[in-house]
Amino acid sequence: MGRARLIGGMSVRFHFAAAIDTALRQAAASAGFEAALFAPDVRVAAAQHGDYQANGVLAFAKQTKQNPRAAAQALVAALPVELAALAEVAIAGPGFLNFTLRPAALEAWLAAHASSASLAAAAAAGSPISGQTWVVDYSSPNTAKQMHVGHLRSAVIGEAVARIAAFGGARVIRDNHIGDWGTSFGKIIWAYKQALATDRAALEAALAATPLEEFERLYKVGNTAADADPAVLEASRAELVKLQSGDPENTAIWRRIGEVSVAAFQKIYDLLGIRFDHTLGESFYNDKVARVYEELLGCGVAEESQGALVVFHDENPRYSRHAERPNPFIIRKADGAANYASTDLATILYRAEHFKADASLYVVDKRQGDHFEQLFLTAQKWFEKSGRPLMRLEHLGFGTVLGEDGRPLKTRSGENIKLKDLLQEAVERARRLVDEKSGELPEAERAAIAEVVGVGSVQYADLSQNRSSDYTFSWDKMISLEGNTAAYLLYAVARVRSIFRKLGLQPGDAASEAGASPLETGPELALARKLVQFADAQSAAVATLRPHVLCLYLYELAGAFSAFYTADKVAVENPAVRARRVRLCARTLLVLETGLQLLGLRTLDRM
RNA sequence: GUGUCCGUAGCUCAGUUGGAUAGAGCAGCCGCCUUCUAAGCGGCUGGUCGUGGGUUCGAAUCCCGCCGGACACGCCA
Repeated sequence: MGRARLIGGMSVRFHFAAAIDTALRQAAASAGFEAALFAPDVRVAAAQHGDYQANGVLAFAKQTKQNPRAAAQALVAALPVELAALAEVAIAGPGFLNFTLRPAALEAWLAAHASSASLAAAAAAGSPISGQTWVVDYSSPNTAKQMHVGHLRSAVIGEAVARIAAFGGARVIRDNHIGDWGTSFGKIIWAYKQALATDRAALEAALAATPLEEFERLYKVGNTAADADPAVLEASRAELVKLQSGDPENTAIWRRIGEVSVAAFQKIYDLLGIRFDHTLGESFYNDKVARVYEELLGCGVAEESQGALVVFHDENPRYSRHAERPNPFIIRKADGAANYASTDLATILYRAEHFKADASLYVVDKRQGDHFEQLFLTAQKWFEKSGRPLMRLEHLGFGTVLGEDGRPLKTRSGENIKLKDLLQEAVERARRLVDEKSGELPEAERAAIAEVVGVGSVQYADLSQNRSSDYTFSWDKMISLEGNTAAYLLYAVARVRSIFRKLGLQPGDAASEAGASPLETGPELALARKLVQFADAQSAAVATLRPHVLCLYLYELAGAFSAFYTADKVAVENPAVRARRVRLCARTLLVLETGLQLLGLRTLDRM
């Protein structure tokens, strides 16, 4: 916490809240407060109260039956002198402590954190997850199916969480746990062979042109036929058995399905800035589930019930064998086949043994909450009985994407909206706006801007809302490009870049900031205050794994910049005033671009 | 039946390990471009925080009841 960096003999904090926390704990110790009863409770304050407030004195005074104002006075009197250089301290109301950062402290921060490397190093240094290995499990589509709008959130939120964790100093492993195994492949293979026998040329042509769409079509053909005709169902099962026993022809077909699916997914991932380290799907764990059954039976966690292998959690009324409607965790089906639970357990073991993971995060629809609760309970007992340390397991659930009618988002004909089509429409809508607003730019640049704005708007619309709530998808809200939207942030970035272009300066160039005079105007100070709060937003994002806290911060930062931009001109004659404003602009650009990158968005020079 | 989540301004949402006068955006109204990008800025209007109790210095936040809504619950993922 509060690792200091020495600049010209002065210690410059990255995270002022952490520095205040440390100072308050020191003061509490020297004032004789019992450490166990006093937690500073430092938080970002509403602007009228300063930069930070500490509310911990109230709780402390309540517990120890003291007068809170007297306790606050004792604490303030004991504060280390270094803090007085950092912030002005005031006692307010019943015993709140308000801290207003001194302009010199703001300026020192701006001078010290001039590069993305500096920000990243400072963030990692103060981070509780620094050095840990985190597996982030996200996207996870099924092969032989196109990704639809339901797959958007996992991909976008997962990528942002991965980037936020990495910036917080974790070694992040991105794992795409694709659904590439299961009964549906028997049906696809059956339909594939039918098509092959009927018209080989047409099949190959379709597979060459739009391979994933063709396999998706074949699955529907097989599924429909199997529903209608028991003989087809039987034939599909036979194909599945052949696949599972390693038949070369069926294995080759299955491999091809996987390859074309992953290739199609990657096109979407490229737009969204996603690149996985591993794509270890369900099939990967196929030969690893037997060990799970053996171990769980061996340590008495699992038992047989109605022919299936199950785990009850009797301490939890809902998963207890005594529940009115028992809901055991089925880890092997009665027919002996593996299911979602089997492979998820094998996956946890693999991540523990192979990756030595300290955490495994599942960015999955919140409706699967029961599954993960049972999975984690099971893993906990299993690892405890087998003497293994258990990693942090967390289900980062997200809500459903709803249409403006409040129902899950569908096309007019009631089908799922393809993610590819959604992104394409976003780019088209953005293009119309770019043509309207910036028609003077060259055609190729307008197309590039439209892609960044369109795709970024979709990502940002998703990320800016608390991930666990359902969210209402609205083209108008998203593409109107006003308010808390990607376009507003990208526009702020483009305006800063434009200033540097006009001045012929490179952002962050020390010479351009030399001789800066002290911050003076209200908008300058407000912008500087918002800039140093990057540390708060970043640490809150790591602590909560909720990207929307970062979005909200970036939006406020862009707002502070826009107000500054309107009020205070950078390109002024006075070199000292110009230098301090150039520095503010450079840091605004740095923080906005760093933040947008953490969210997985690209930025623009012009728009 | 059991359980999870939700209900905040006309709309979409922040804010919930209890803190100060509940905040934004959109929509509506009024202003601001001969000056670094107006996809911008400033201002105004708008809320019994579903409802009734309780806990306490203090409740949108915690507890209980009720109303309304979403979702999940043996061999799908």
